[in-house]
Amino acid sequence: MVCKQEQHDNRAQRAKEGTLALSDVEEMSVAFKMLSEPTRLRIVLALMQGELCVYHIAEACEGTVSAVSHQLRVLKDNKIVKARRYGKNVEYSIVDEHVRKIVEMGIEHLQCAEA
Amino acid sequence: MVCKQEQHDNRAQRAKEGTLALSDVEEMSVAFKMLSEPTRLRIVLALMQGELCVYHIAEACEGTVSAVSHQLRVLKDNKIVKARRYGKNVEYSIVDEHVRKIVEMGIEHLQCAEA
DNA sequence: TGAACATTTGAATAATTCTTCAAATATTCA
DNA sequence: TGAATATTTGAAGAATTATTCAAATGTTCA
Repeated sequence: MVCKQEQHDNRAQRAKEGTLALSDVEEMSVAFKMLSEPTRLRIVLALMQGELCVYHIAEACEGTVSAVSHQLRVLKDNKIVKARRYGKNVEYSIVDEHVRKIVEMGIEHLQCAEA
Repeated sequence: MVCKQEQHDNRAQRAKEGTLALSDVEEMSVAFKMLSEPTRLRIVLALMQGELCVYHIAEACEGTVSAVSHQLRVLKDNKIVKARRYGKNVEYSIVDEHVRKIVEMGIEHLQCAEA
């Protein structure tokens, strides 16, 4: 079957050609997936204030330490946060400035949608 | 239990206070969730070229019309895209400029991560 | 009206994943 | 070394969700 709707053929052509490699799309979707779970997003939002230990992250997120730790691992595996040990504590922080900007854009989107 | 790690208390306090309302976090996470599935992200990327009908979107995304239609519904329910009928076709387009910016930021993040 | 084109829908399966709870590991310090 | 603090880990259960296939709906035009 071929779509008879020719009006947007140039656009369709461009959409087709301008497509990113599938691997790029998948990598990009992973970054968004990291921010798509409320618990993880809250973690990232908390870390936008700066480095924090697990207990304080859990407190800010109103979650259990265990659940937060599990999600921190996911975030670390996907290069969204990094960890360093500091005595008994492990301090987490955001890796990438782009993540910060994406979140800020998300906040703007929110404020826009509310209005 | 109280964390004895006092060093970052101000930061922890700020992280706690500066927290968005849970409903805001959830709304924001939904926007990211829309972009966190490769099929949906490809749809949005295709629509960044402009309005397209379902068949052309499916073609650009290399997916079945049915799967794409299902995801277009999800995207529409969550106010990421809008639809209008044009003869036999239904034309979809991106609703919000912020979504466009978030995706652009994602592309930058990608290029940065590749380097 | 009927045939062809275009899109939507529902049900079912398959897969992913978040949370909880309990136990294990790591670190400091008396 | 042993107790206290801090974090990680694994297994299990519950819930969400993406895709496929078949069928239904909507639209145009001869």
